[in-house]
Amino acid sequence: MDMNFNNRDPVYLQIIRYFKEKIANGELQPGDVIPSRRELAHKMKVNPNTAQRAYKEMEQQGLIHTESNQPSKITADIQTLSKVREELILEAVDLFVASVRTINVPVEELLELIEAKYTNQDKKEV
Amino acid sequence: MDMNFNNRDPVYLQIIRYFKEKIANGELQPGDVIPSRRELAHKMKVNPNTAQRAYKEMEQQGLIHTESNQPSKITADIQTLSKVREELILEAVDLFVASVRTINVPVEELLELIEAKYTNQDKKEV
DNA sequence: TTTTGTGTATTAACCATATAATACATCTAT
DNA sequence: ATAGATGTATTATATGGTTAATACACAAAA
Repeated sequence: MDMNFNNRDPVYLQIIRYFKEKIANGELQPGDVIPSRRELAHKMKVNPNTAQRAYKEMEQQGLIHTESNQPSKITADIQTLSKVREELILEAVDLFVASVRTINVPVEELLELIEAKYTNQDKKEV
Repeated sequence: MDMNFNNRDPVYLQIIRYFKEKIANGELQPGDVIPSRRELAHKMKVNPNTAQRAYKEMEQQGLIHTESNQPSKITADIQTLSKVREELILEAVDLFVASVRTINVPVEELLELIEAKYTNQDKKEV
């Protein structure tokens, strides 16, 4: 599994982000079983403790749920899950707007650039 | 001077960003003198070496220019300066698009969100 | 010429993160 | 029952990058 981690953000946060994206786009459904800590660590070529840290935080955020020593599952709470999508989108929007606000760019120019970049699926990184 | 540094990005990068924004929006013109390392460090409440590191990298990027031990100046090369604005905008767009692409959001929704957030200057963080 | 302010360089200390090495309790198959 | 796989916890170490402390050379001004 090519995880393509970047060097600036902590790995455990990037793992959380990975799951949030899968939740947001529907790849992960409520109640779905996710890999064990050890399995994930192996697939992502990461230390098991790093996987554990990511899972622990996801548990605290209510994204996953673990019973005794059963494999963790995506929470069944649809409320929580639907918020993930909103959260990711709003975070991205906020970050973007904050970045460009200081530069005084006309809105139209921004919207055009985004639309062009976004709809041009071919330019996706391989 | 309230620099409002965040904790995740290195301070010296945030300083560079600070200057790039001033270049991009025209506050800093070609040939303008910028504060000395020590003065900047004092105003931003940062270690002089951190300021030095920022300046050193800006020098390598051709943004500023330093003669012997005179205060550094913004480069006179208009080409380089105009690229800064483009660079900042494209970086922001790329980052944003990459963030939301995995979530499958309709373009219209994105554009509306951005326009709303961007034109609503009142909601600026204080 | 002495002081002060430049830029520059070197070395050390610090810190968050990631990794490593173990250990333990519990469940589920075999 | 036994073996293997869970989740969980603790402690130590390594690492990479940032920041801190200090020193030096040079130039301008008092």
